[in-house]
Amino acid sequence: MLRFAPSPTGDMHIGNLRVALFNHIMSKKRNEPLLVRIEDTDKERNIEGKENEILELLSLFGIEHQEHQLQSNNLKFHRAMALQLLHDKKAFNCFCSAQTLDAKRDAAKEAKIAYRYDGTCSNLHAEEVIDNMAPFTIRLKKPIHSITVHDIIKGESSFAPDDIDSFILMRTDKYPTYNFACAVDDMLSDVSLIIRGEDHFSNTPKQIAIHQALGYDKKIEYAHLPIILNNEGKKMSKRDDASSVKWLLEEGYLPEAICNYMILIGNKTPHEIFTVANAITWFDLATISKSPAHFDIDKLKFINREHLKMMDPKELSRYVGFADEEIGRLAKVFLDEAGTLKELRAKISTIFSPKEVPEEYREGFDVLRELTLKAPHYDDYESYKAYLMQHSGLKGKNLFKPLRILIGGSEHGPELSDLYTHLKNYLKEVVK
RNA sequence: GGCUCCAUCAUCUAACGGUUAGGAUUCCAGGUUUUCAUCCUGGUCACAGGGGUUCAAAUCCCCUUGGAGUCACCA
Repeated sequence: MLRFAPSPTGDMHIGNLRVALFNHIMSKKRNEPLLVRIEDTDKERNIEGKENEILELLSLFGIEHQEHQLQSNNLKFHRAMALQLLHDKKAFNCFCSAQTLDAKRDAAKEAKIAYRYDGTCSNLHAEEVIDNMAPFTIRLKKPIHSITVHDIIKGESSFAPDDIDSFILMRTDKYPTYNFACAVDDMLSDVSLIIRGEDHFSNTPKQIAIHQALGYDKKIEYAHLPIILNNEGKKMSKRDDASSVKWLLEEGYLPEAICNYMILIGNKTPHEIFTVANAITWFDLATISKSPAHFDIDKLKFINREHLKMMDPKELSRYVGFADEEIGRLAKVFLDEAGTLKELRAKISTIFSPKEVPEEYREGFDVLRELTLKAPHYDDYESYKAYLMQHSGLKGKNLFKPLRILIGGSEHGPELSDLYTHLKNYLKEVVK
């Protein structure tokens, strides 16, 4: 079982999408089911509707899952496991208040030393516990030995007990912390491979410590994906437009192209342009680079253009608001100067919109327009051109410039013959 | 600051001890084009620094420097 575990607290981030995509690919490669677990334990931060948004995006990107869970539904298991750990003396009740803890943390920071839980409540007598009516958290006793994480991408890393520390499992409100809920759920779902972002790397020894304390010794494989950096070399955040999957989609990047780029970046692939289905055949987690990768929108655009070129004309025409493959072909002609659906839509739209004509071409434009309105249907551009030349007396620049504006909407653009070929059935509409 | 990880062109990467350090994107120039772009051709640009090991180091080891992630009763 593999799992993708997003929290419904914000817009889908490009890094999340990448994690989901890699899980999907590995699930296919290993022929193991994929679980989508919505991590909704933070009731304050949950946003209504985000869960469905995530699910819709996954399906838009062709990421299939076989199982679905709401983490909050597993609360009874979290509580039972916490009780078990308490009973086994692997965990203890901690009565330290948040204020006390904060003060100690600040003091440590002031003294420039690493903050560690000082063990105040780790060896309380039973009477001290039962007599204490203050709210409490439950903490895991820090492990005795170091914990080594074996990561498919990063290799082996070892963490000392002090760095793992006696961390909190259950909050005063009786709800589990992220690490605890996650560790318990992964165990209960019999997860075999965890693929997630590198920002979870330092949580891994903690989750392993929980598994060890619970006596769970099934081997789980880990793969932590390097962070995606923005232009400044910092982790991509909400501030970066391109970090939002929704934004990329609105800008006119194709899901196929985004997937292609997500697999390409920070990786060695046999080809540069490919589909997810194709990637499943050669994809290998072990080839992924250990260092963070910079997001390069130019490269994405290049890839997007390549996917647009490969797209079925009929499908492309739907994307730009038509249902005629001839318009799809027309759009492909504009691919030379446009790289996204948004740009393509703008190009097509100017063709069908009222034209802005510079004064110097106004006269020629009007003449050509009138002639086109009265013209019989010509199947090829050469005949149409000959007709215009004969009846207008225009030639050279004085013919081509206004003509280009008339049927292309712009002084610059693709070959007029290409334009005409795909537009001839729409000519009267275009010039009206 | 502690912990963990990383280090080849501006960016993504190739090289797995012996190459004029290769490719792609970007950028620039020329050609093509009635036009801009595409396209074609060409060009600029990299082994972070210093020590070792070795006949031989981008590649192995160490140090320095630089970068990233993370250090919550968030996930």
